[in-house]
Amino acid sequence: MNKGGNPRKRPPPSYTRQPSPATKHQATAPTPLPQSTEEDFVDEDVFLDETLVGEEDVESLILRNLEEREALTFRLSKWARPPLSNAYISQSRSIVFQQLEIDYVIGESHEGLLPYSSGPAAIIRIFGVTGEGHSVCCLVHGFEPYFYINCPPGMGPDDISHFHQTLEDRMKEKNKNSRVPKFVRRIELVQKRSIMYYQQQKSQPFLKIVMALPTMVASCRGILDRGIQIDSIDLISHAPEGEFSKMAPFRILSFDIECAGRKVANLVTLQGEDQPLIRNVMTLNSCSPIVGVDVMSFDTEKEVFLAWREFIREVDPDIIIGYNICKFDLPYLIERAQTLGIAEFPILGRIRNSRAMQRDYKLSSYSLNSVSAHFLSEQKEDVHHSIISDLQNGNAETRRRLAVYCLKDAYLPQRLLDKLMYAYNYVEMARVTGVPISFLLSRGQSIKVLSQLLRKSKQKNLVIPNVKRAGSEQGTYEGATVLEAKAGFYEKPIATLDFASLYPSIMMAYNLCYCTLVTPEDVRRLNLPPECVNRTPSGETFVKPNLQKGILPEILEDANSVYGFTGATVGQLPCLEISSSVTSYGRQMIEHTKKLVEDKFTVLGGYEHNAEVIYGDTDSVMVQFGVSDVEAAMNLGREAAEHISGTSTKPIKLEFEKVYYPYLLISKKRYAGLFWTNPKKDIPGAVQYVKNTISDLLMNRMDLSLFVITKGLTKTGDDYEVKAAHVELAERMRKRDAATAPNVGDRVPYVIIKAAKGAKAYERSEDPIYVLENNIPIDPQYYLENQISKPLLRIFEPILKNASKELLHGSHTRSISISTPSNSGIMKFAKKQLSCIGCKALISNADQTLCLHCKGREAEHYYKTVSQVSELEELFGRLWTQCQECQAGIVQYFTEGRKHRKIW
DNA sequence: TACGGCCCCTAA
DNA sequence: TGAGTTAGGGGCCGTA
Repeated sequence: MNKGGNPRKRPPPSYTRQPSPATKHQATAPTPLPQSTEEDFVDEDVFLDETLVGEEDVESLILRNLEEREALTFRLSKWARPPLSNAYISQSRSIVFQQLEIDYVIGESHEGLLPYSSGPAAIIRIFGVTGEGHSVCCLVHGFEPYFYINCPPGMGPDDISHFHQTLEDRMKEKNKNSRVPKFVRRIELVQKRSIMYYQQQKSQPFLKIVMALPTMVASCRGILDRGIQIDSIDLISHAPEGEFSKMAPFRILSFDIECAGRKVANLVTLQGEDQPLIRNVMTLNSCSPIVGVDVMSFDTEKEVFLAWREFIREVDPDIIIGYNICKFDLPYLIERAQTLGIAEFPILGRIRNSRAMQRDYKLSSYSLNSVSAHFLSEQKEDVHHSIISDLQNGNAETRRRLAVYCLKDAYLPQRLLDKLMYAYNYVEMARVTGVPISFLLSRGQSIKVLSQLLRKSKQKNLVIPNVKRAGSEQGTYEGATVLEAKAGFYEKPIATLDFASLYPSIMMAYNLCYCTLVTPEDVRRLNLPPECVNRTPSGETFVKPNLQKGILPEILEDANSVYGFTGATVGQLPCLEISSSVTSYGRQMIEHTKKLVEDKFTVLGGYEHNAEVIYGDTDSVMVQFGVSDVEAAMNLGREAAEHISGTSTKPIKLEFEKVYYPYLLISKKRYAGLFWTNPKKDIPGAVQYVKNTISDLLMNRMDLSLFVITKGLTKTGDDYEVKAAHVELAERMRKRDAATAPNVGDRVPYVIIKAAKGAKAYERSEDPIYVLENNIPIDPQYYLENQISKPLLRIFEPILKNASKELLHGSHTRSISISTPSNSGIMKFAKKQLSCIGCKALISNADQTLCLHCKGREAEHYYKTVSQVSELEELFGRLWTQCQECQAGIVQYFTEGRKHRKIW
């Protein structure tokens, strides 16, 4: 517990500065604390600290009406975490919590706990939640970063102390200004074995070098090792079994803002609950009540911001989610707060001096909308900014409508999280791989493999070498075999046979691992009997499990990106002997499969037809058994799969997957097929469809969005060796407006426009929005010739005679192309006239909306008009939602009269 | 016009 | 300073 006593009480304001108005203010309207609890041996004050408020900002904190402020504080206080029970406060019980995050800070070595060290030390912070919903920050002292080196032969205790002194001196030299009293804490002689290569001896001497700070090891690997023993206090890491496999009730905050409307909607859900614990919305200006929602209205934007900050502090969420919040909402809020001069706003974190959301985690932000459309059959309804302004500037009722939109959009990410069980998946993944949850979101695949490798190695007393940055000269090896594709349109069923998880199975079947690999010297020197080793098709030697069981095969039982890990020459522990052995076995398997199938399923062998493998890639083969009957093909497929599985080493298994019927094989990696449930391909219908579409294309009857090509901008303009359409466009856009131009990593949408004959494609690429705004004609011919014709012919040539003539040169291609629509038509002859809203009679007075006849029925017509507007708005909302489905939400258009407008 | 090479994307 | 892999098709530029 906090040494100050009851941690629920805010410690008295302890300003180091002179008394200021803020002191008084904060004393009269104290902000309750988030219910953070701390472990016994924690002495760091993690509470949000009032000294964050600078002198110059103090005035601004005082709201015009102190009562209002108090009312808000009272209102927010009901959302605080549950109060701590006496058992916690009296320190009489141990604290069990689920870890959510872990990091470390550099702090002062703990005198009480670590009486024999001093100076800066790494303090590990474990953030978590207890079963009752209390927030925990556990500070672990005594963590010591270390690494191993091979012990030079013949080194004794005296040599070690000498070595220690030398090392210490060198460190001091390098860090003259450091106040660290001792860099190398100690050096121990230990017995370990390297994970690299099969070794007959069980262990050999290593030196364990323990450093004062992790930065000194130049590696963060040490952080992952937990379970540090501290005098008299055990920090126990429970295996996630039984009681400890449960999920703590994390507080998940899902929020959304409607920026022009200055609204924030917040939903807080406890992990495991169906319904949000808190639903509220904070609005600028009045807002009509919403059932089941706490509506809070403020007079100034600043008050909204501060209220939201207070809310975050009070609720103390463990996880913050939202639609694109890292890229939009949070940066917007922080920037806007700066503009408004609310310096204290960005401090949303739990730890003083740490800013809100420094790490932005992405949860497939790219396609969240399509994902939510898919899984929830509803989408985020971004309200167009012009509508936002209108609704905001209306009355309490229109602002209420805006608030409802906002709430709905805040709810969506929460429901998605539930539906896809992200929380469970990430927690389970973290448990399996042994990395913090944040790593799963912010780091790559390889950290998971490395973490498991470290964990297993520790159990087995193995150490992992720190490989130097690999030179780029080595690093490639042969990959998988892709069987020659016998291109054609197959009108008999094609059976597909797949190896289930081929690469992991190979690693398990042949015990491929760092620690089972035999060096070429040892192959000669040790003269291991053939029955104890496997020689891989790529020429490497690995011992069988009876001599040494591999660690990688063990890990594979839990996770499967191990193959890529071993082949990552820029990674932490590449071992191309393993990766090339894996692919070599894979190549052997697929060739073997092809041969076996074609040898066994023959007329000579008693079957109706000779089977033919028409294609295969990496781990699959496509077989034409020659039978016309789908059922027969399936049976033969099963038979073949079983036969081949029987000849392979366990757990390698070939499975019968499916039957394609018919099947169109264009080339390697290019095929299409229909499952047997759809037995017919309507060729005349397909031809007609293609003809109609081409005609529409040439007649300009297509929506511009269908012409948008999108390519990724992978590097800056200068680094491209050749000119490419999307790169050139990005450069042109940068000249037009650097702020909105695509950056490296963005995807660049473009269309190809008409231009002088001979102009290169990269000169004709244009921003779709620019094209719409300036009525620039696109070039249908380009799309027909460069984008459509070749793939079309590849598909149709095997199934249609004279495909090119029929599809690309038929009468349907001779339609006259109409250029972009203009205002030159009949409307030029029309004249605008005012008419009565009620009866459409012409009226001459420009100030009037009703004719004399309708006068007196204003209320009726007003009501009618209002409901029409509301209907149209509703329609707009739905159109907008639908609109977002195409083009992955990049650029959308709608027409308003004849004028094109863009929405983004 | 043919062809090598860059670039992007996808299969597995 | 953090990063799974190779095979292969195809668009299109630049050059012979």
